Amino acid sequence: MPELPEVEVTVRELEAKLIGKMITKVVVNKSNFRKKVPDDLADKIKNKPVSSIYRRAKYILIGVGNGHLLLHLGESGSLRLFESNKSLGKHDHVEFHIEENSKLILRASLYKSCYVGYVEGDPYDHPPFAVHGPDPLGDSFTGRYLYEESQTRKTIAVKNFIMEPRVVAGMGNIYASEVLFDTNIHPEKQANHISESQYESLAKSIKKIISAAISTGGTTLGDEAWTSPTGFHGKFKNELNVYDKEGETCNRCKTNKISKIKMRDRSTYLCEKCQKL
DNA sequence: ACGCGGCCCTGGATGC
DNA sequence: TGCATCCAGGGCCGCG
Repeated sequence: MPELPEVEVTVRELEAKLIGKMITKVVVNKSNFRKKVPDDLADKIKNKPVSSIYRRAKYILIGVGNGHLLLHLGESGSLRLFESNKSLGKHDHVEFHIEENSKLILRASLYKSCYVGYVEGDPYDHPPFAVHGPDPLGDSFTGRYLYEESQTRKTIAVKNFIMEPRVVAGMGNIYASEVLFDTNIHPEKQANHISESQYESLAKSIKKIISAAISTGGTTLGDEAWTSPTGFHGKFKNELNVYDKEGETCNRCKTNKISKIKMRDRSTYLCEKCQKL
C-alpha cells in the first residue's frame, strides 16, 4: 500500500533513527526485485555514516558514502525497524544492520515491484528521477502547471494524466480516485477539456489530501498490511470517500452509490452523480 | 510520440 | 472443507 504519504511517513520516522548512524552489515535474502540488487551494495554503504534521508516520488533516498542508497517499496513493501536479534519472517528480504543493535528490514509479499539500488553522484541525474515531473507538495506543482501540461496532450483521461510520473511524481491509485472525487471531476474526463480554474482546485486538493494522509500516518488497508518503521498503522483509511467503497452511499450527494470502473487496468472509484464528464 | 494494456509476484478474499 | 478464481497499493515495457 505504500503510496507517497506512506513513503513520507517512513522517511520522517527513519530520519530520527538513522542520521549519523552507520550501516554495519547488509544481508540480502532475495535479490530479484524489479532490478537485481547490485552485488557490491554492501561495499558501497558499509561503515559510513548516514548523512541524509529524503523522499522523491515514492523512492526513499538515503545518503551514505559517495552516493545514495535507493529504495522503493513497490505495492506491498514496508521498512521496519527491529532489535537486531529479531528473527526474520518469510517476506523479510533485505536487512540493513544499524550500529547499536537495530536493523532495518525491507518486507514485502509482492517483492517484484520493490527496488534496492545505489547511485553515485547527483541522484537526480539517474533514470527514474531524470524524467519525473514536480513533487505534488512542491511549489512548482500548481494548477497553472497542470493546465499547461494538459494542453500538450490529445486524448488522455485526467486520472491517467495525473498518474503519469512525468506529470506529477508519486500520485498513486488510491489518492488519484480520492482527489478527483474531492474536486467533482470524472476520472475519464479528457485532461485537455478541464479548465485552468478546475486545475487550480485539483492541485490544491492533491496537496490537501496528501498532506492530510501524511499527518494521519498514511493509509493502511488490510489488517497486516503497511505499517511505519516503528509499527504504526496509518489512519487515513477512515478518511477515504470512494476508494474500495463500491456500492456504498456517496458521502456528498447521500443518494448515489459509489461505482468501480477499470482504467488502464487499475481500479477506479467514483460517484457518477457528483463527478461529471 | 502518445496512450493503452499486459506483466511481474504472493496471499487473502470470494465463490462453487 | 477444499479447490479454483480473482484481485491488489507499484513500475515497466512493447504494441499500435
